[in-house]
Amino acid sequence: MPKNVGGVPSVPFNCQNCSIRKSTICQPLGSNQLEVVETYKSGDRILPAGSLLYREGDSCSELYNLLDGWVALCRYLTSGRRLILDFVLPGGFFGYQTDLMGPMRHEAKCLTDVAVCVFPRRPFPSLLERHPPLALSLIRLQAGDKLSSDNRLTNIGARRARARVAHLLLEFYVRVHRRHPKSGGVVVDLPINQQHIADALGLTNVHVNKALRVLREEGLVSFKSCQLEILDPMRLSEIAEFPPETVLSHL
Amino acid sequence: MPKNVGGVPSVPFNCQNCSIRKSTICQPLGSNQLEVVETYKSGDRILPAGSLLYREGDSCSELYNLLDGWVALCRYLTSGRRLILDFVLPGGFFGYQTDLMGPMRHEAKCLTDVAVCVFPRRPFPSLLERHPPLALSLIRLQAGDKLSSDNRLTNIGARRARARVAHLLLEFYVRVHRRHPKSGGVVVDLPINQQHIADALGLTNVHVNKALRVLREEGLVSFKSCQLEILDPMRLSEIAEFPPETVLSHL
DNA sequence: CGTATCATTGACGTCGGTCAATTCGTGTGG
DNA sequence: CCACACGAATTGACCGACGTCAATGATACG
Repeated sequence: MPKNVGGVPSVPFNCQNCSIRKSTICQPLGSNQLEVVETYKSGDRILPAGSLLYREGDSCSELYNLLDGWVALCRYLTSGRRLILDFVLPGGFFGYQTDLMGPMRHEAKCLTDVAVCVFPRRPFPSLLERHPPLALSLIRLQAGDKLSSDNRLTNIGARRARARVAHLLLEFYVRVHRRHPKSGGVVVDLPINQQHIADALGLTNVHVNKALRVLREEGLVSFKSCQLEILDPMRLSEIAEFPPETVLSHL
Repeated sequence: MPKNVGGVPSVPFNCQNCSIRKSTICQPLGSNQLEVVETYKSGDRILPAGSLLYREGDSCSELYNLLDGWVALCRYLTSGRRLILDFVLPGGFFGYQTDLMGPMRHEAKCLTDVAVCVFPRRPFPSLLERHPPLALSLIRLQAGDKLSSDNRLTNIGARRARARVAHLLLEFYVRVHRRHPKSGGVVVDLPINQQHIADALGLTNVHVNKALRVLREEGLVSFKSCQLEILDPMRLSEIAEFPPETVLSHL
């Protein structure tokens, strides 16, 4: 089981000192407007690593802001294969889908101990309608999710294994680093194993292992026991066709 | 070049008699509220098959409602490979992205002669902010796009060629049929060729051809000169792991 | 120390890609 | 009406990437 990253999840006493205020849907609200969401929200919750927030097919009455920890959104096919649609990091907003009150189209699984801020689902549209800045904020979040969906689709659909793995690891590096600009290292902790990488990329754990070995022997990147180390950012972003300036701005 | 489907594109004289009013972002507006978008919109436009509305990297000052025809949203990698992110059918709203005024992250190519309703990009957020129902409508559209993104990701990431092709063809069948509930046939016209299927599925045209032959010889589905025919809906939805009730409701 | 989980490696098979030749379909010009 | 051109579809031969299966290590944990 992957280790937790960053210690025990912390739950804010209130929205004022919420650590993710500026990166999630609440972003447009000023300090004096936080009661808008504070009265809607149903509370915070802490879950252990490995637990599920909802399953595919469940009807789920909540929406989630991830306060701390990592969550994987995934699906299971009849073949038994698992596909990881997305990894949610702190600040991520998830659970929203077209058929708002219908069965969930994917599962949400905690990769670490997790803290979430919970909204009730049913009154959510009226919250958005009464507070246009929140609606615009959700639109922005959705557009961002769509972009990363497109990027993942591009990755799986058009690159081969070595480049696919390289691309995903670079994405992890940038996403984690964006949240910890101070820690200047090229090493970051990821609460995942090779099976997660495989399921996110449409590969097998065995082939991911072999691709990782090649990347390591080439001196490009290493991923061992939940530690990701970027060894040669420039060449790595080259073979991954990952925009180099995006990587450089995080070194 | 694939033929046009459904004849010459038609441009409505105004929003009142717009054929896609109820399926696009304007959906929540009653007949007496249409001036809200009518004053914003910059006009309609007709383009020939093969032309581009925008390229990847372009800065584009517009947003589009597809009135008539088919559009493909795609990307090109340095390897020369093309990936089709999505097919837009009449009623689709496209061009919106995270970085609203930044460079486009994909290209929009007309698969047929096309008619679009054009909105200016810059004032769009203020339109949304002043008319919450429009914002909610966009949120709904985005969530629907995200679902089909997830489905496509699942298809490419977790199924093999034969099932992938079957799944995409079923999706086309349902999407086209949804717009023409009257025409009861199992035959629909698609303005695409085998290369498009390949680029949408992360396969090669050669392999798509072979997968199509197998599907045809199995009596499941046939796709020839832009004509798609569903031969055995039940078995087809089975091997594609496509929800059978979705198909049945369109037979 | 026994168990469970994950990582690693090798042998082997298959799916899908590459390359190239041929056919087919459609439109064009003589 | 036929000849030709052009692109798309089709097919076969061959190969490489990736999957499958299974054995072995490594590490953590009770």
